[in-house]
Amino acid sequence: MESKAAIDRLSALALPARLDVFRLLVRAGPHGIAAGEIAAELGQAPNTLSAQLNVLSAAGLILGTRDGRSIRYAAQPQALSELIVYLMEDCCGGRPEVCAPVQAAAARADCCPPAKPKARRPVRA
Amino acid sequence: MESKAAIDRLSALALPARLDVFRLLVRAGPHGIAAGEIAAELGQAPNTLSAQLNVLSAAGLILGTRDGRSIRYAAQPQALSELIVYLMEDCCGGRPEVCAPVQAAAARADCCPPAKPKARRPVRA
DNA sequence: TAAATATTTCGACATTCGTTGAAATATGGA
DNA sequence: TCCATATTTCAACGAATGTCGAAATATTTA
Repeated sequence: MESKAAIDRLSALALPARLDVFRLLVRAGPHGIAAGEIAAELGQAPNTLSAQLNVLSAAGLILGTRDGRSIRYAAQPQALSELIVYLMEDCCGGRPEVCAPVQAAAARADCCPPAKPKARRPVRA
Repeated sequence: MESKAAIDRLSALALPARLDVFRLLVRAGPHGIAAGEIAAELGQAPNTLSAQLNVLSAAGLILGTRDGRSIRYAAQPQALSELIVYLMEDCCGGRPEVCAPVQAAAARADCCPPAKPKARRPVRA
């Protein structure tokens, strides 16, 4: 991913109110939540929330689609994983301190259990 | 990790000049780089760079130690991995879209090859 | 001690950012 | 069409942020 996009996503998530919105939407799943419900859930004014949604949308982290008179916003999980992968690449070049704990976390059974363990290429031949 | 610390790290990295500094330091390894060399390398004014270093330090992403008349700054890779793990936990609860690509990236041989593959707990018993 | 090098701190400035109230737009139902 | 609901847009304001020049601090060397 491009550096600019990474910066956009980092700063989009770097405000508590927006991080709250994003986390709520990730947990809500692909169906998303209507803007009004998000505002009610998080206790934000509708117009303030709209500004946050704009920032998150522009960063590609969420996507809004109209549903009747509401607009449902859904997280774009791959946008976060792209960002994470981008950050992880900083540690490449034989420096595993960053990736190792991430790998461990990703491998933990309580976080994202891989439904279908693909054929795993052996680590060192 | 705490939400406030995560926000601090996100916003510390959300400025191109600072992300450049951090990436440079991660690649430089534990020995770190003197502030002046960083400034020269990235073409930043010394006092401006000092402000960036302060922000990154306050966020726990880098650590400066005096070495003669220079101060060497070294990345704290675990600070980044803590942040990444924090972000990844958003996807927990049976929603693997975020973690799966991260897991794949972490497992790629060209990024952080696990030197000693630990005993791997089977994925599903 | 004095001078040179390395880095930080301070004060000021312009810019950006987040929030708010009011008005505007869009949709669905009577 | 008219009204109610849902959300966004606009303009303005205050707060926070990044950058700059100048001065201050810390360290080494002569």
